[in-house]
Amino acid sequence: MSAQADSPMDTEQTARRSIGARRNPASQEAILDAAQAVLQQGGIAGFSIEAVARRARAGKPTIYRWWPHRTALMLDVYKRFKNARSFPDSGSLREDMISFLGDHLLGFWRGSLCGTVYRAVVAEAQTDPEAAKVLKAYQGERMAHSVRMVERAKARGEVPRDTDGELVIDLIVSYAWHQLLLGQVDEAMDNVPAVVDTILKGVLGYRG
Amino acid sequence: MSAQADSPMDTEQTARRSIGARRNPASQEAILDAAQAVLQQGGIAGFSIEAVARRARAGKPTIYRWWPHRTALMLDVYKRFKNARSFPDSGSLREDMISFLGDHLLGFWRGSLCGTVYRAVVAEAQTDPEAAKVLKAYQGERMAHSVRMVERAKARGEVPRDTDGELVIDLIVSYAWHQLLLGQVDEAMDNVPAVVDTILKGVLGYRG
DNA sequence: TCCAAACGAAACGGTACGTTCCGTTGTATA
DNA sequence: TATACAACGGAACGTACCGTTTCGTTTGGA
Repeated sequence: MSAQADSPMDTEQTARRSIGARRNPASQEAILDAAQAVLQQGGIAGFSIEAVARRARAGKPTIYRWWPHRTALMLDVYKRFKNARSFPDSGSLREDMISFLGDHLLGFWRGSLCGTVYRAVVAEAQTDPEAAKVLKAYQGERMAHSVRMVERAKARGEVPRDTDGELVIDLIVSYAWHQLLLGQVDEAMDNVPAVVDTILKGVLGYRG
Repeated sequence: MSAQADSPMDTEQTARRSIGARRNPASQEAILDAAQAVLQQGGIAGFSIEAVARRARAGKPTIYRWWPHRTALMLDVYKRFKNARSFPDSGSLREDMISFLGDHLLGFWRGSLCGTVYRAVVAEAQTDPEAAKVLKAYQGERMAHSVRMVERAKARGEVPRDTDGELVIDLIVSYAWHQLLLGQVDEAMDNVPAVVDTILKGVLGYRG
């Protein structure tokens, strides 16, 4: 999950050739490596298909053939990182939520390239309707996953059956997004327990 | 606040001239009008300095002279709308928060151009560090304003003195942002009371 | 009177877009 | 075994926008 990024070969030295009438996995990997490296060095602003192609020693048509949008390429880079992050199941909803917000969202984004990539994807979705659709689908899929955390708590009798699990998850994810998009992920780490407790218990001492 | 946008003159017919060695207010207005119209018609994707200049019959240097970034221009368009929206003070924190989320954030963005512009600004801030600084400053200023809502509730004894007002506001704003950036403002309107109640009272029946 | 600065307009070099050709490479099918 | 097919890297295409510079014009202020 950490810096596996800078391979000894910072720029690809050997250009690939066709391996026949089928997709070349080496090219696919080289392009993803290059996209990752470009993002790491130039940030979101420096990310362009041409830059990736140059770095990967690949033809632009090869990239456009397999990734219809910039966003698709960026999301593929993102997905390389978040493989095999098992979901928290500590037996306590509060602990699960803290782990979810602190490790899976903020902690995952912090420092590493993932936060940068995700910011880029979100930004792209504001411009490109196709990217928006992709992102929304991804969010829906993640939501379906995350909401199980609350469902398990319901089964344990930790929260009532009629608890709106999606709302709970939404509040957590929203907070994480906001901090990410303002570039305050590091500072936000300190507030994780407070955020979770507020969502679970509300403003303590509130008299409505 | 609604559609004051489409003036009878959809495109400016008369080009302005210099009025001497000072800024021409007519040009300033024409450029802001054009920027608004371009955003309204082409959305974020179609927004470019060249398009604005064409529409305003203005020279690009004139735009660059007064607005250093795209973002500055977009924020100026945004600020034209949000003038004189007085802050809610209903005597009830819950009512204030509902009004804040439902009217000042989501309701303000919904339908009108403001949501589009704000999305663009946020997207720009992910790319341009200068834009990020401007947005962050704006957020800080808004936070200072909004947090008074909670301070008033403290004064009324509605919430304890040690309540973290910034966290409460942050959760509300975060939720609004998330919905805006996913293009779900309309749907989010229905959840306003539930969101506010969750933040205030937590998950009802939660046993930690 | 004359300088300074703003104006619209046009053109600049640079970058990235997304697409189209090309010749090469190798698999898979006939 | 011969051939059709598709992916590959590479180069070039026209378009769009970037941010800057240059020009002639306009007019207030020194």
